[in-house]
Amino acid sequence: MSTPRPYDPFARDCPSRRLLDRIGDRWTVLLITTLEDGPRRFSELLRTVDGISQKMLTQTLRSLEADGLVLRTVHPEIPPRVEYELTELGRSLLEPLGALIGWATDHMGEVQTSRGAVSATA
Amino acid sequence: MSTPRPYDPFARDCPSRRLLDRIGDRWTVLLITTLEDGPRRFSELLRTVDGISQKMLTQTLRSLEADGLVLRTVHPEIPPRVEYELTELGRSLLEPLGALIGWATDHMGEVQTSRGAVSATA
DNA sequence: CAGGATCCTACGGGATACTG
DNA sequence: CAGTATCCCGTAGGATCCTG
Repeated sequence: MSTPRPYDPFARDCPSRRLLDRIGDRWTVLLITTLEDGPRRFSELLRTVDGISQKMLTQTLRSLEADGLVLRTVHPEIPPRVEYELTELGRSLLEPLGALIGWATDHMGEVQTSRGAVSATA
Repeated sequence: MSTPRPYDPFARDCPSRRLLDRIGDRWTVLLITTLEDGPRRFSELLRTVDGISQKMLTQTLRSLEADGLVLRTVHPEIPPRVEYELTELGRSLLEPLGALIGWATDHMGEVQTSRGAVSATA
């Protein structure tokens, strides 16, 4: 009412909300940064990303593929080989993501300190 | 084993993982950006952030406070007035977050197109 | 090797009622 | 007004088994 902006950044369907809902899951961001250095195979990703399950890897990759962020290439061989790599669009996301990760690296120590400080203030 | 890096960005306890786990919930990022323009009252936030429940607002604010990202100020009046504002640390997070939101604004259209294109390719 | 199909649990998160 | 306390449900996501 007092904030009748032409474009409401807090509305449920704004681009940032939709992006946040996408990268809200534990694995999307992690997978994208893992693919930063080039194509990776399925099993490779499964081993590299600490803690991801086979189900979630498949699911997240499919989702990223549908979003146009990741390209899936099937090599018709036996045994099958499937490679995943970032698309141009996917790579463009690396920059803002890098900024965020950079912040984390620089400041998560302070956050950690703050959590302890609450009870240690006295 | 084959990846004995001195600092593993994919390990579960690295700073970026911890940050991602924190902003993984639906409301943290939204609240921080909402507080960008200055102090806000509890009820104000409840009305401004589209879809947040009272429970999650309280919970998220408490969490942000513990992390040292948000400062909570209680004004001893009747009726009570409580204001929340970003700390210096919290404000420093606005930049990388802004980059991410900027990306979303610029590219979420392409993502949307991609999702539809999958079935429309033929 | 890549991944589909199932089962099952933890917990994020909403709705509601109550309090200082 | 600014919370706290409960109840309850959907679903993210892990574990496991099976297939081309």
